[in-house]
Amino acid sequence: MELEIDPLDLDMTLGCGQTFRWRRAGDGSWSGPLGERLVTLRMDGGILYVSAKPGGEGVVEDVARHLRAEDDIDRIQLTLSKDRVLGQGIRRLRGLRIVKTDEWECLVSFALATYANIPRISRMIDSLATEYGRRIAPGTHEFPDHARLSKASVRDLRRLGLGYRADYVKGICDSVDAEGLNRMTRMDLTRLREGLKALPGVGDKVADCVSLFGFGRLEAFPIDVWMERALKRLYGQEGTYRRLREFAAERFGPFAGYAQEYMYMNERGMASGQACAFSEQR
DNA sequence: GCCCAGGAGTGTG
DNA sequence: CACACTCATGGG
Repeated sequence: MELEIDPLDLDMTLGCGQTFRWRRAGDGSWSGPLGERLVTLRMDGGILYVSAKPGGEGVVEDVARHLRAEDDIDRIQLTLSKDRVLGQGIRRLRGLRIVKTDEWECLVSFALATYANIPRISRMIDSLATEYGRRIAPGTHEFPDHARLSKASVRDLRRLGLGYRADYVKGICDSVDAEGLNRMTRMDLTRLREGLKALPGVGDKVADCVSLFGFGRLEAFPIDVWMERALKRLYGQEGTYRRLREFAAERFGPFAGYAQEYMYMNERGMASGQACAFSEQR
């Protein structure tokens, strides 16, 4: 099956810590559980080729939603390129798209993401899926829904290597389910953040990640250690989370989430030797 | 061995 | 409100 989605860079989009269950194969294809299927994506000549096990209807639609195929990247880039720092540098990140993930999976995933690196976060989530999720294909399990994950005790979760995050996961299961999250979909960002932050293991940064990737709020602007460095280096901005968030909201507006992801990728790329795409503000 | 990681919670000034 | 400290663990 095919999906016209342009631009799209699978390596940038699926491997940068927005979502944690996609795996890259040697041929450049990416596979991961989406809904109740194991989906494989391959980009060739500007066309995305989609296959799934088991097959079925609605796969392409699920992929289109997950990759936010409706986002007008050119318009977003044009808007953000008016920022002198981002300028023309964001062009080379044109294929990076914000992903839309399941709210429940996103919430639990980013509660696990506190003070851990991306490979480890992926491993913890895989462990949860293997232990509590339904098997959907050989070697692949669905992320466990609320009912299934709620069967895990804190001791069980610690044995899976979650560390202190075991208490977060248990506390989240005790506090909210998919229906509770569904009620948050209509809230404005301020209320949504408040609702999420009321959950154990959810602070400013996790709330913003879940708002952006799980609830699709493109105006959300998560700030982690990489973003603190980027904001200081590129804009001379430092201070509390609140202060930095307000700076970003004013500077980047409704597409702050894309600005954040561009800056995040750039900052990490620099750490691994790539040149900086952006020009520092003087 | 060492440093760091898409931080949060709690207590203190 | 701002800072300091603790939390548990594995990847590079």
